[in-house]
Amino acid sequence: MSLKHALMGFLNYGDMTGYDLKQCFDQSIQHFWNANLSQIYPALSQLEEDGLLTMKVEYQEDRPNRKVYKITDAGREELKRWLREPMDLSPIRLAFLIKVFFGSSLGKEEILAQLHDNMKLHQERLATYMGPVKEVLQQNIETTGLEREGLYWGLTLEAGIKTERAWIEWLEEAIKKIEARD
Amino acid sequence: MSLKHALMGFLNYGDMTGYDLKQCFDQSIQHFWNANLSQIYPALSQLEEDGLLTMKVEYQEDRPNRKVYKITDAGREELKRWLREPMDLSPIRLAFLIKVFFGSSLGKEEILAQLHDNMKLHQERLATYMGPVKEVLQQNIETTGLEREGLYWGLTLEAGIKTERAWIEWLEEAIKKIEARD
DNA sequence: TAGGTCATGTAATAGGTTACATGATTGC
DNA sequence: GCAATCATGTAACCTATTACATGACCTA
Repeated sequence: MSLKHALMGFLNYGDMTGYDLKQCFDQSIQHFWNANLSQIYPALSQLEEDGLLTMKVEYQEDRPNRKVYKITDAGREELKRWLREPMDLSPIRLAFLIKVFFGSSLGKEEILAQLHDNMKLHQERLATYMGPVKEVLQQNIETTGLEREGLYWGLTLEAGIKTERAWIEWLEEAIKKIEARD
Repeated sequence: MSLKHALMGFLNYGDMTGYDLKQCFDQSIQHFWNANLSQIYPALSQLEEDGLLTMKVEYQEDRPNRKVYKITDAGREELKRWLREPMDLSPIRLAFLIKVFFGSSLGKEEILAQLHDNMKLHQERLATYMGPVKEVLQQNIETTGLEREGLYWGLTLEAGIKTERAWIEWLEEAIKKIEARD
């Protein structure tokens, strides 16, 4: 499961709680992966059972106790094994393209409205990638001093930017074609 | 559920069995959506229960009986309602980018190997889109004579081609950056 | 004779989302 | 007074994948 390896990846940077890890997800990889706390907590328990993590409870008075997880040598080995392992392409499942495929069931203007809506969403996403997401990334590099790591973090953001631009280009062309031919 | 609406979309072209629909999926939309027979059959039963489809059994002697489904007026209405309905962007979940993000846990050459592997897969996928997938699409337009529909079918393929090209470009740039900076 | 096509399904498993549950502190 | 932050989880539900089950006919 990729989720477990992502958790180990972050714990390889330092010890953390499930709550902290959720914030890592939201800050660093939300542009290509998301996870809920209700998924993270059981995943951490299982990783501990499997000996890939250890856990220590930090007692707190005015706040709930923290369960701080640490990656083990076995965990580091498993992470590396997974990173090296060959991998298939992720299956594609784009409900929006179902709408486009059956677009002819609707009138021209109605389909164009859908494409314009979708364009707006992609433009907004692109804007957050090039704005706040990029800024948070660069701040993370500065505060942690992890420059080598930062190269790879940046590559994932560039992938997001490149694919968003491709979607916007496709939408522009699709709108023109429909206006001309339908 | 998108699956149900895709099934209704195809049944809007003509009456079919679950088995036929699976072939429609594989022939026409496999570049952005996939479905198993074990998903299709229960989905069809439910759509029938909901009054969006009707079913007639065609008895056959030497082959298993066929359950032929037909879309109802209510089904057509529901399809159009869904097509018009505003829609969020699909969540992105790219396990490969988790590997890139934590790439620094590996040596430079090992990450480069992953990127080259991934490049090969994307190039192969692009080749099938521009070759057999495009040919099947054009043949479908010719044999059915559905030219207006064909415009929209083609747009979905162009989306696939555009995004595959974006991935390949990104991989080329990523490989260069890693070779230069890591 | 082994695998592919036609044709239907069920059951088990995995992965993810949403809702529910608790409870103190801090800021608007 | 109300929402957000910190911090943990469980349970129900939805969707998709994989394995299992049947069975005849046709082709290599």
